[in-house]
Amino acid sequence: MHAFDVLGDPVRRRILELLVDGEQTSGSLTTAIQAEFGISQPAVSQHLRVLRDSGFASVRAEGVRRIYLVNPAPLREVDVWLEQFRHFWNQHLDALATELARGKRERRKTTEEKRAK
Amino acid sequence: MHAFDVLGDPVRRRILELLVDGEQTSGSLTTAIQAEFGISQPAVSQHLRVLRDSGFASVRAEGVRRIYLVNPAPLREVDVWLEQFRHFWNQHLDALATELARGKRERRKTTEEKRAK
DNA sequence: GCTCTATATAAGGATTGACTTATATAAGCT
DNA sequence: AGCTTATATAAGTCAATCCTTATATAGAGC
Repeated sequence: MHAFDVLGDPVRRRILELLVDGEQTSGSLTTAIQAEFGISQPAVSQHLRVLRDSGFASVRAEGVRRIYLVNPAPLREVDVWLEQFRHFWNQHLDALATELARGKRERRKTTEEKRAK
Repeated sequence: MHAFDVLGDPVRRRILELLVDGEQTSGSLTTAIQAEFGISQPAVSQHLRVLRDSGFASVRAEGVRRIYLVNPAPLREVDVWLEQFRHFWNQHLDALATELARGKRERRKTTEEKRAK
């Protein structure tokens, strides 16, 4: 399953958001998701499985509890894919950057001219 | 359709990638996608519709041609959503930043102590 | 006006995905 | 050992998604 397919589901996105604040047990995630989405425990468990299988989350056992945490690698991949589009909304900044660079060159040139006089 | 659902499809992602280099007609996009994915013209047209409807692409008519271009707004939304996770892979940089700040404070303190002697 | 080309829409079928209920597994407690 | 709690898996259903073929729309050129 591709990273974007995993993120295509609102429940899975929400689980990841919940995990931003730190690791959580399957149980507490399930409680939160059930409250928000009204789905069953197995439904949540299946989403957790997808997150595990796709590498978005890691698990650790502690007694009978399963403790989930974010695994950032696939999210980073998504971030990398977005990179190619970022200039669309960084245009101003890009322009500003080149403008500043040009300005610096200009100023340097002017200074040199003054010195030459 | 949520932004992530739109990006869940590999054909649609590819179309957006093709549009990064600038606007293109429906026809040239169709040719490229057909070569890569082996799907029919209507299939590509339907993906273009999804991209239009979800705001990822805009269209302009030029005679019988339809010229598509990227509309960055929804991609930016995705970027914003990712923001909350970015500290996971910027940890080093974050740490470096705070470390540098701490170092600066330390150095200033040391300098003051030296001066006091 | 007819025909060709570029593109979109309609209708239908197959696959996939996200639920449900029922059940399995295994740790903890008495 | 038996019961309870935490979590996962199994099996089945329903709806959504993506494709196909067939067809509609409309500009261009003869």
